[in-house]
Amino acid sequence: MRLPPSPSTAHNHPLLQLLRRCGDLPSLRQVHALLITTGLALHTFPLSRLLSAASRLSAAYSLSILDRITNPTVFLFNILISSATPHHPPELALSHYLRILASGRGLPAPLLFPNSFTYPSLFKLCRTYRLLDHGHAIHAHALKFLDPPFDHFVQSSLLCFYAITGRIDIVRILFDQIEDPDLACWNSVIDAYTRCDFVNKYIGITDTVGGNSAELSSEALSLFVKMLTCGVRPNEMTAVAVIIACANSGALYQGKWIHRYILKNGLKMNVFVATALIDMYSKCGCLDLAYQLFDKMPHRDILSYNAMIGGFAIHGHGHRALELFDKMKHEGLMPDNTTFVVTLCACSHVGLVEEGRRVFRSIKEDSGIDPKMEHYGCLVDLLGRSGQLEEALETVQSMPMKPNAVLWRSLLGAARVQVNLEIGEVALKNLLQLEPEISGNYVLLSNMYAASSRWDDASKVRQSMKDHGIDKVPGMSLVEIDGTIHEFLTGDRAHPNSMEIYYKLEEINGLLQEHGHRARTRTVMFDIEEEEKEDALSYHSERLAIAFALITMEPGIPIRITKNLRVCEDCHAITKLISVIYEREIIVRDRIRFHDFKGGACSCSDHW
DNA sequence: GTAGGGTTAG
Repeated sequence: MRLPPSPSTAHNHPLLQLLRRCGDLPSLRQVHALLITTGLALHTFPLSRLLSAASRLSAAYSLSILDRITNPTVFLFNILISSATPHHPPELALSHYLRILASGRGLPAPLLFPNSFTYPSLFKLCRTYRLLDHGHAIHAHALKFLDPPFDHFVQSSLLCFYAITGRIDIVRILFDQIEDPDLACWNSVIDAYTRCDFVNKYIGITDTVGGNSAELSSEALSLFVKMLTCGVRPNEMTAVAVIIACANSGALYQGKWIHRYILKNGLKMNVFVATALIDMYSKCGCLDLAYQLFDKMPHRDILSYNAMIGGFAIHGHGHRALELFDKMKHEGLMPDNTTFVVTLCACSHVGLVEEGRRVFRSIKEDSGIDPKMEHYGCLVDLLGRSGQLEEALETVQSMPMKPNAVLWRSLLGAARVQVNLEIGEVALKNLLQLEPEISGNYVLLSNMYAASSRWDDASKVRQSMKDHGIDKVPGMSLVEIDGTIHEFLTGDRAHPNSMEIYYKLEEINGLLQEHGHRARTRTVMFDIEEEEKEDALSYHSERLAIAFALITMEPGIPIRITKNLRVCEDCHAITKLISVIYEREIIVRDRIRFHDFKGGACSCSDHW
C-alpha cells in the first residue's frame, strides 16, 4: 500500500491513545484492526505509532506491518530504529538502517536517505549496547549523508556516544566545533567528562587521552563555569553531572558550591540530584552531611538507599548500613543487585562475618534471584579478610560461574595479608591468566615473593614488567586547600613548596621517632637495605600531602586526602600518630574506603 | 521521531 499524508485530526485520535496503552499483543491486534477499518492505517502518522507500539511487544509483528507497506518512508524506519527494546533488539534496529541504505540497490539512485532524525537514534543505540565499531562507522556515514553543520540533536548524541568509548579528546574536538551549543550539548559534554572517568576506572581502557580523575573532573567543572558565562541556564541534569565530577575527584569545596548553586537558583532537589549529592558528600568524607540530606528526602528510592548504604560501607559503619538495609525492606522497597553489593561490602569492611553470611543467604530469599558474580566476590572478600581463607577458596572453587579476575584478586589480597603463600599462588596463577596486562597483578606477585624473601623471583617479575612495557601505577594523593587541589606523587619534588614540605617531613619523622615509631617495612618489598626502605616510605605521596596541609592549613580544620591506591601499613600507623602529635583530624579516602584518623585511632579499627 | 540523569565488590 502507498501512504497518503495523515489527516490533521489523526494526531490526537482516541485510537492512538489506546495504542499507547497496549500492554499485550492481542490488544494491539484489536487496535490494529480498528485502525484498518477506520482507514487510519493508510496514513503515515498512525502507522508510526502502530509500529512503535508493535516493536515494544513483538519483533515479528512489527516486521509484518512494515512488510505490508510498499514504500515505507525514512520517517517509519526512524521510528523502528529509535525503539530498541528486548523485543526489538539492536541488531534489528541496525537492519532497518541498512534497509534505508540499500533502498536504491539496482536503481540509478537511492530511494531513501537517512536524515538528522536517523542518526541520534543510531548513536543512542550504539551507546546503550556499547557497539563501538558500529558507532564509528555510523559517524562516517553521518558525515556523508548529512549537510554540515550537524544540528544539536545529532551533535549531542554523538558526544554521548564518544563518551562511552573513553575518547574524551574526540568528544572535546567535536564539542569545540559546535557553534552556539545548547543546553543538551553542554550537558552531554560535561557528562562525557565524568563518564570517561568511569571508563578509565572500571572498563579498563588505559590509553584514554585526557588524564586522571582530578583533571577530568576539574575540566568538567570549568566547562560548567564556561556554560554559565555563555548564558546557558543549567538544569537538574547539568547539576547531576557536575556533582558526579566532584564525587569522582573528592572535590568537596566545589561540591558544596554546586549544592549552594542548586538551592540559590531554584533547581529542583529531585531524587537524582539528592542521590548524587548523598554520594558526593559520602565520597568526600562528609558522612554526616550525606545522612542529613538522605534523612530530609521526601521520597527515597532504591538508588538513594544504595547510595547511603554504600556511604556507610566506605566509612566503616557496618551496623548503620545493616539497619538501613532492614529499614529499606520495611518500607517495601525490594533490594537490587547493588543493594546486596554495598551491604555485603559494609559487612566486609568491619568484619561482620555472620551478618554478611545472612545477607548473602537473603539474596535468594528476598529477591528470588541467584547470587551473581559480584555477590560471590563480596562474600569471598568478607571471608578472606576475616581470616577464613580456606572457606574463601572453597567458595571460589564451588561457585556456579567461572570466577573473574576481581574475585581472584580479593582472594590474593587476603592471602597476602595473612601470609598464606599456598593460596596466594593459586589465586595469582588464575589472576595472571585472566589479566596478563594489568600492572597491579605483577606488583602483587613481586611483593609476595619479596615477603617470603625470594628476592630473585621478585626482581625477575619487575624486570618482565619493564620488558613488556607495563608501567606500575604511581601512587598519588590529592589534598584540597581553599578550593585548590594539590597533587602529589610518591617522592614528588615538583610542587612549588617542595623545600618546605621536605623540611616539614623531617620534623614529622623526628617527632614520630620520639613517639616510639619504628617503620614497618613489610610492605616495601624491594631487596634493599633497611634504612633505604624507611626512606622510600617517608616519601609516600600521602605523607607529602599531609606535610603540605600541616604547613598551609589553619589548625583545627580536618585534613582531607584522596589517594588512588590503598593506604600502606606504615602510612596508616604514622597517620594515627600524627593525628595525636599535631592534634589534627586526618580523613583519607583510599582507593576503596575512608580512614578517619582522630586522637591516635582510625575509624577502620585497623581492619582494612 | 530526535540528546540527557543518581547507587555498584577489589
